[in-house]
Amino acid sequence: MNDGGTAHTQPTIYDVARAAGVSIASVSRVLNERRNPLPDTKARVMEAVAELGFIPDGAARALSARLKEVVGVVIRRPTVTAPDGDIYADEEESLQFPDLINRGVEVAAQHRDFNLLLCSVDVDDHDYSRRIFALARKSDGLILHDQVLDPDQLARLSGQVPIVTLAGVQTPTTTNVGGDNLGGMRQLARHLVLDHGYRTLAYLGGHASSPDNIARHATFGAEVTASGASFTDGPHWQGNYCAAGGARVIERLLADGEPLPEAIACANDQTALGVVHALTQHGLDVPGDIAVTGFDDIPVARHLRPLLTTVRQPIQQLGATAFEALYSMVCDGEKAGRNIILPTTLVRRESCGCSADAAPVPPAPPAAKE
Amino acid sequence: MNDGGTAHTQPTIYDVARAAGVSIASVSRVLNERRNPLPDTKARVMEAVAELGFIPDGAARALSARLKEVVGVVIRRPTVTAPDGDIYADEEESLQFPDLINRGVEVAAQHRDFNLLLCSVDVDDHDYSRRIFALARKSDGLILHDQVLDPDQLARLSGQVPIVTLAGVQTPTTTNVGGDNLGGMRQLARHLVLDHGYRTLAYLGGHASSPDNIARHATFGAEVTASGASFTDGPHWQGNYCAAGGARVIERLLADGEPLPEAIACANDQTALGVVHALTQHGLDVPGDIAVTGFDDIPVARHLRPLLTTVRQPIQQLGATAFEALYSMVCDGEKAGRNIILPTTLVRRESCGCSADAAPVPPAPPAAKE
DNA sequence: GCACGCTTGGTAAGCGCTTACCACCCGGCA
DNA sequence: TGCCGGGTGGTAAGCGCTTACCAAGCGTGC
Repeated sequence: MNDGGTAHTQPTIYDVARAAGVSIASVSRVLNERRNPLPDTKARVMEAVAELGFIPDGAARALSARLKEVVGVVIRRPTVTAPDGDIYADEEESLQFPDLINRGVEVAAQHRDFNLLLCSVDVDDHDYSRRIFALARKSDGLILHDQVLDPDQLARLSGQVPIVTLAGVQTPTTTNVGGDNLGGMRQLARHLVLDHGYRTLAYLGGHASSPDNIARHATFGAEVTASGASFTDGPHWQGNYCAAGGARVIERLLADGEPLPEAIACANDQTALGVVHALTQHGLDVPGDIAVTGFDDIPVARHLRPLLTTVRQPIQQLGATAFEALYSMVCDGEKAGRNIILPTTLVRRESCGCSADAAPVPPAPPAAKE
Repeated sequence: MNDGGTAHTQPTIYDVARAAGVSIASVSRVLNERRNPLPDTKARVMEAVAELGFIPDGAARALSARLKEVVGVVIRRPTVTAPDGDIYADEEESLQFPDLINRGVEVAAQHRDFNLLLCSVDVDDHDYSRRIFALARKSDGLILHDQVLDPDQLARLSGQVPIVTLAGVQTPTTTNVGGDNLGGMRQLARHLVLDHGYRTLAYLGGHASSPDNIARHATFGAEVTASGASFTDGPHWQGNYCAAGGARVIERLLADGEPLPEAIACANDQTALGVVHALTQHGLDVPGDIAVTGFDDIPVARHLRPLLTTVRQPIQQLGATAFEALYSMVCDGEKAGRNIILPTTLVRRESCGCSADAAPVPPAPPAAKE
């Protein structure tokens, strides 16, 4: 247009057709390998394409083919809890678990030539639902992390596009993919109570509305109680799946002079990370003075001191499974309403009181590598 | 179609027009707030929209408006180094720094009603460039992390869509956004040599082709040498920006009986994490026996033992800046060719040998929160 | 009271693709 | 030699929107 302002001219299929001396239909056929065009035609088209650097426009293609080859993914980003100066801390927190899941989704999507369209919502955002709905129409289907839409809206939206929830609840019109919270938490509770003999245990929660959190909480509590130990929970023990949230809970507990239990099971690894940090800051030894465990087995859990005992979920596979489920709904018309549970395994490391070398329980888990 | 198979019927603008008893043009005008329609018209349209749950199709809108409201982001995922059984480790590594940047991009994008279309490439993937080019046509512009495209292809692609590189190099047709490697590394080197008096220092690198890595390496080396200390590098010191990569370097060094320097500056925090872990495993104390530093200041760095001394980059802001630069190119026709450098600051914590309470250098940094 | 101008709604073109449909060419058979 | 069928290329319709353009309705000022 003017001086150095780059033109950004994208050739269209018409340009290619003209350059190759064929019709646009032929170009399209060559590109999409339809109806076996003559070698000569094919060659001329390919040459023109290469010369012009032609790449078909995604929007036009999507409109015509009725397939965008895009999967929308919605994650919940940590709520910005304004009051105390902690805002920035939460804001900057990394969402390792969701990010890792997304990596799994993305890799699976690549195999089908799909891309991942990301949207994060802060739950108490005023118009988060508008954003999710808009995302829905930019994609062929949606993967929703951790209950970002209420059942009502979920039902309404699932009438328009296929939806898979991650760590949500399955409904007649949506499929859910999650890890085995029950099995994992049960193993963990038994290990802490029966193998280590802890008598007082607490659960430090994640987002209150998260189905994962609810299931872990309930299972852990029930199992601890059933094993004859005493279980603590309540509003003081409410975290937010983030390190800062876990640390905050400990700080308050300590400040209030509340007695600490012998073991704390955290809703996830990130929380455990913050908890361990806070306890250590106050001169308490983990696991010497108090045992702490996580959930997920995110990579950093393997580099912490002490090594974090946790329940491993097949994180990337969770994402890949969600994508495949969605893909089959989008492309093969597969029906919704499934609930896919992937197995979890207890990974005994150090923070529960096991020694790195000799775990008190014989059958070592499938070796948490290294 | 058949039994329970959800129909996924998306109403079109024609359906809305019919329901509201107006033309599609009126519907479009109401929705896009053009030309101030009569209150009555507006009301009827809004009602029909609400009733049908109409959401305009992204592809059609994009095609017509010539704007997709999508920004493509390409990250480089860790190379799967097949030989030793380490595959899974690398595969599962979380990419905290890129993920955090993307969060910044995404948040900035939301303010403009853009979404983020993600694509990860493994550099020695056979057709990664095909995927990047395809991504380009699904978006209005591209943000490329860490040199994922060679200059040739970059030049070619930048003729078609606006491109911003993150931690790359600016070219006449692309804008680059990065952190101040020079300033950060210089401060770090001086701190280690002048304040702590270390005499032998090494740099443990990231991806060899990464401009960030090259700049950090060169600056650190030059500064150490200039300060009169001795600098070690070389092929043994080649990591890959991941914890596993850093750990591997240490393992090899130790296995080969190589003498370790007094201080190791790592290409980034993730690497430092692996290095600290590996050293500790071998009974070496950080920083007692050897000092280790990172770069980036990712959140977990604040929960490690020892607390990691590092160079802080404004991570989310890096992403937000990249988006804004791209947005101005897409929508305001801003020219490319800029190079935006964001400031970095040295964050002295424990792993360099500073004590948590009394850093050897008086002017404490802007308090790394908490 | 009429012409003019401003406002508002409708019609239709077009964004860049895919593909149904048709016209054509060619070889093989009667 | 004439027909028919298989296979190829071209034309045009349409995917669901936005918007230029036009027609109509209304209020004003002379």
